[in-house]
Amino acid sequence: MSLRAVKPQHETRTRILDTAEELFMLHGFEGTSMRVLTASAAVNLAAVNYHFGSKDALIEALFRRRLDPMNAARIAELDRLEIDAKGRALSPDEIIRAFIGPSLLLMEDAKGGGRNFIRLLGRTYTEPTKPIRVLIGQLYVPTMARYKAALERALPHMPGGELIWRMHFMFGTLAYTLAATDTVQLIAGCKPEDRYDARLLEDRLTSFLAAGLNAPLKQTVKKAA
Amino acid sequence: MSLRAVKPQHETRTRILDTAEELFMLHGFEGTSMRVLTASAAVNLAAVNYHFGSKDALIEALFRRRLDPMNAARIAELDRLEIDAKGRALSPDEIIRAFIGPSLLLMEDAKGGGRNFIRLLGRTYTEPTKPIRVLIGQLYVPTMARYKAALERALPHMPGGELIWRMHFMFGTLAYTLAATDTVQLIAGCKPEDRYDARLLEDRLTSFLAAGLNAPLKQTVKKAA
DNA sequence: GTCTATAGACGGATAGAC
DNA sequence: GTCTATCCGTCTATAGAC
Repeated sequence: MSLRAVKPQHETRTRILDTAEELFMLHGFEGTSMRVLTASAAVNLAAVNYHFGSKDALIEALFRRRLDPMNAARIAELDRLEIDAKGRALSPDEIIRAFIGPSLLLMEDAKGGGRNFIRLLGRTYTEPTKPIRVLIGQLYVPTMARYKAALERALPHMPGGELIWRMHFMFGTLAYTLAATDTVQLIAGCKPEDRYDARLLEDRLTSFLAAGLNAPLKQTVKKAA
Repeated sequence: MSLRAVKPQHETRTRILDTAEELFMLHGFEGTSMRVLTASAAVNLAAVNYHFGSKDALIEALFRRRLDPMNAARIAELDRLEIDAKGRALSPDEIIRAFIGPSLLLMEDAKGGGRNFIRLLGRTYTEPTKPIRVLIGQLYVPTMARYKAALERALPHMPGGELIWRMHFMFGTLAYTLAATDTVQLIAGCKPEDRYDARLLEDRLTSFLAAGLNAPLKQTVKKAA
């Protein structure tokens, strides 16, 4: 194993992945050509096909690189909390923080490109039809099942069909917050001071989400039972 | 003004706009070619350039057609509420319903293509860099200013810098809910029964959002003042 | 592993007949 | 207003030299 022989390979792969995260985040998948991508990554045009096989395979590798550790961290954090709780039900607050924590960790990682990925991820949630959505769905299945069970214990009075909507809202708020922060701040007018203060953002999100999760459903005039 | 002469023009324009809403929603702007679009709309390939000038101009026309009436309705509804209130501050509930109502109205309009537009809109919020984002931002400026003022009155104890984040979360939840409902239901597993019951969705969203808006900010260990 | 060159398909836009 | 034919650029992917 020569040192000079394997390092460039990993460097090229990594440089492609990092650049792809940024460009896909900025311009979308269809909006980013392999020509621009490889030029921006300072690698050869043929390198993507050599290392990943195709553009689609690159996208899949890109998501797996970040999502596998992120969801593993989410489950590990929930495991840790439940062991510490020794049978006591967790609070919604704790569960929410365990879920959004790994996202915010990546969000703070501006230098390593984690922030690019997080924004790309939020963007991708709202893109239907693509095989990517199916891939993401698969990667999330175990995590979602795990968190749904935890929330059911934490919110025993929540009707069965209701919880799935609350999780949906929670999920949406998180995805959107991470993905579109700049857009809304542009719409609403906001100074870029603590825009990326992940700790404060975690507090803000947790306060908002926990209150929303706990809220009783106030129904207006209903027609039938 | 011959009857036969002007009707086909409007029909072609409308058919292009309706088809574009659906295809852009499904595949994105870059992912939808003029060839596929015109074929699907059963119009000639050159028709888009004849009627709109370019693909970009078509996109702008598409957004203006829906957003202008929608935001006008939002402002009109708030005006109406404030007149009825005769000086009393509105409740967050009322304000939230005034804001999300017009979206849900479009959401219910499956036949007229409103639902396609709503999902396209949610999708577009998370797409940075494009001129479309700037256009949308401009179209929203008056509405956002109006609602920010109303919420400041409704939530007098909310610190100044905090409200903008709550609005951000509210906005995100709405956008995401409308845009990605199918995705999350795919991830989380949910039956498609009352998926598009807008009335129930309004109740759910309002309960969730009002609780989140009102929630005090619970801060964890803080470093400095 | 990296590069150049190119194949082969598809993109938006338009000219000009009808 | 509608249509066909076409220009010209860009796309992904690959073959083959080094």
